[in-house]
Amino acid sequence: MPTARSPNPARRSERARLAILKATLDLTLRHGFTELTIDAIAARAGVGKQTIYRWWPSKGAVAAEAIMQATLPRVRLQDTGDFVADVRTQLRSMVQLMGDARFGPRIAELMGAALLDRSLAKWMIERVVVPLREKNRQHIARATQRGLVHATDEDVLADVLFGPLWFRLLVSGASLDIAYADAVLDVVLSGVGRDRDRPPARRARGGPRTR
Amino acid sequence: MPTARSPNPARRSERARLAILKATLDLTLRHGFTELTIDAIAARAGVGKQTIYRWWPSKGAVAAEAIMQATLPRVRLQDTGDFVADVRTQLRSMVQLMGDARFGPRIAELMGAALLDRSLAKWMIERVVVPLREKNRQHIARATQRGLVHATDEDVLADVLFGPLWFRLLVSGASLDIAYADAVLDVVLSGVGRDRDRPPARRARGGPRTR
Amino acid sequence: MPTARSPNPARRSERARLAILKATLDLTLRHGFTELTIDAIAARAGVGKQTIYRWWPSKGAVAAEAIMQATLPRVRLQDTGDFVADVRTQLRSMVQLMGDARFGPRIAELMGAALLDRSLAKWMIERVVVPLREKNRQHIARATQRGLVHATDEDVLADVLFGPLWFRLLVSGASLDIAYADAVLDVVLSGVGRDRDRPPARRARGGPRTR
Amino acid sequence: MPTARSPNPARRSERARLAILKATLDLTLRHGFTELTIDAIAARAGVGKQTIYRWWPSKGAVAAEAIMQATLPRVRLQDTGDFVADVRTQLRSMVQLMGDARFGPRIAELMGAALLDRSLAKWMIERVVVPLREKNRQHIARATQRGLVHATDEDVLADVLFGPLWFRLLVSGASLDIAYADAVLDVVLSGVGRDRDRPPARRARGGPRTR
DNA sequence: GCGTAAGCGAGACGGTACGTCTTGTCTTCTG
DNA sequence: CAGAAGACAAGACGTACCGTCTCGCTTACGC
Repeated sequence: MPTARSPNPARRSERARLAILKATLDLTLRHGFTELTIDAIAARAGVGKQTIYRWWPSKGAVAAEAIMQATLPRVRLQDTGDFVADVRTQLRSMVQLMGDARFGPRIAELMGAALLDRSLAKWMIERVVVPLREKNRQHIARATQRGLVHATDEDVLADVLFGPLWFRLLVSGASLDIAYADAVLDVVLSGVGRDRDRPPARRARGGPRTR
Repeated sequence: MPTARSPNPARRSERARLAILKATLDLTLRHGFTELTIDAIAARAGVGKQTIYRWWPSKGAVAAEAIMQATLPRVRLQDTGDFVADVRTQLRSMVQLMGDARFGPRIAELMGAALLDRSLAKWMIERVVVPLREKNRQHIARATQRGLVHATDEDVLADVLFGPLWFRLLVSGASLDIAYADAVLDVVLSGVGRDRDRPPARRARGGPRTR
Repeated sequence: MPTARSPNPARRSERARLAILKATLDLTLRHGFTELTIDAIAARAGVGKQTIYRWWPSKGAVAAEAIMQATLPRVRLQDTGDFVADVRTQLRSMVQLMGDARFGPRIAELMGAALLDRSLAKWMIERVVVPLREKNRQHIARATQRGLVHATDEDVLADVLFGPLWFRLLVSGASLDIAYADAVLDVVLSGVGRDRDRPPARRARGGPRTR
Repeated sequence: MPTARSPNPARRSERARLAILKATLDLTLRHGFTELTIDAIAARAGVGKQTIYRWWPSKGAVAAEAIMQATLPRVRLQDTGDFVADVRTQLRSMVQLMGDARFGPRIAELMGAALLDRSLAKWMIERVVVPLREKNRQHIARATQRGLVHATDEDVLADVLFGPLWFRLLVSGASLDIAYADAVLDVVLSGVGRDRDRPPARRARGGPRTR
């Protein structure tokens, strides 16, 4: 059996790689992920199909890389010591990205593709989700230690913060804007239970609306 | 011009309808949604492909109907007056469904298909999401009026409650169990902000376990 | 394992069948067999590729059928009782076909394809060679019985008559015309040995074996 | 403009040349010509593909050279003065080669490849057919002059002698053995016509020319 | 109670995209 | 600096399903 030699990344053609990612981004933004085909990418990039299959396992992986490359830098992750402000910044940047008519739907489609293709999901998790999650977890852990928030399972806290955003993007389709990000943060910080003695007006702390 | 006459539901064959849903459910649970094909459904149901296309717009729609029919009754929606208990019950039932190894992945795949197929999404929203959402919204509105929770946008509250569940099912893949449902409810009721005077652990880690 | 159901010939579309053969003949005559592709046939015939694969095992088989259909009727097989005249007629008609600039090269290419594809060879032999050979063999047998020719293995006689024609078409590439057909027949009837008075064919069964 | 410089044969690596021919022969004998690929030859010979393309125009040419080199020496061409014996020797040696299960099929495949690739045919004709044919033609001419055989077009005589062998190898697939070689020679020397005493001018009997 | 229109099982059809394969060229590295 | 290694562009291959269509057959309504 001729062992399925894997290609040598050192000899990879940077020209081809860039052309493929560019073509993929263009086609995806223009026509959507579903219309995207490997043939079209190859044709537009002036590249053989094999060259795509050599370096990516599926069209989803190519699109994921292309989209991530264009969007991830726009997610603002920072750790200034002011946990609430940091989280607010991150939530706002995410909500702006997800709410962007050019990118939001593409991200949703990518998630859809990943949900239907276990190997794509794995590919995306390894390269995107894990690093991001780790960063957030540490951030939250630090905040908890310093007493900035009540102790909770960090994962639960992250889920409660980011889950609602993904819920709107993927499930309900409701609008995503900065007010929403702030509202979510507000609820998570203060809770909605009635047995509270502190002044309810805290919610106004929403910070400066940027939009 | 022969107008594209739509079929007459009165003459629809109940035998065929049931056979199709049964075959679809069997095939989906056994091999997953991605492996499912219209041809396979038709073959297993002993039905012509045209009969499927006559009554459903796509394989996603058939699968959606089959899966929903098998799972929706297991979501417990109630309005006893005790808002927190009601929500806890609903969250727990949802978490149990989503965490079920047979159904969770299928629901996720269905969502994936819907994310990639706008018309399927529409079909599912009309027949599933809207009624459910309305019920929840009214429930929350009633609770707010009665002062059971602090006033908030009902949608935000719903998102914060259910978003984390969907987040785990669709995005992070983390485990879904009753403890998680309770933890989410806990955070949402009390918040995690530090300026609190009430006793931290009060809310009892979840009340009576239902399983 | 889903047994590879074979299609039902009764439901075969005559329209598609004819369109495919016509397209194949056109393309082959115009561009040659090597340039022929299944894609091109499908496109020109207005037919799905699968429809071709459903009824023919390879492009060679389609081309064989198309070419045979156009050429076989031009081979004149007759049995008038005058063996020599019959054979001369057949040789001449074959030589005219093989020498025809439109068909000769195509026939040669088909033979080439068959030589490289055992299954195509089998397909062609079953549907063309066997029936033809049988006819010739009977013809020769009858002639031998009636004493029209000296007794010989019928196969050898057929080989000596037709072999030279195929030799020119496939191997030497030398010209094929009626004079050549007659010359071959001539040699086969009279032989070229110089001692024409010795008793017929028994001659020697081979001389010294070299191995 | 960088003229398409052709390689300098003087600097050709003999090691590479031999390795390529050896690898080709091995692979062809083991798996057949159709399975042969340039990549496989290169890999097995431990040679770059470019090195093959530099010296041969196609895989057919490499295979032709490899096969010819292994088989041609086994064809016995001699001119002892006894024309019939010489021809018999040659026919027998050819029949043994063609009938050899290792080589016969490869020779047939090579012919097939040549029939589908005009340039390969040209390459083979130049390097193999022409020299061989010339030898045979001279041989026959000499025999005719000396009256060993009745005068005939030398080409026709050669065709009648060798055509049947190629016919069996390429077309009918019937068995090739020494008895067959002798039978062919037999028929060609004596003919099969029944009136063996008629005048040699019989060629005029050609009947009405139809073209 | 009979004709007719529709739904039905079956499956061939035109078509799209897939992922693989081989070819012949181009690029990079190594002895 | 020639040769090995192998990535590259190109494009045909055969497969899998798609959604439509055309067949007879059965079913049930309406005259």
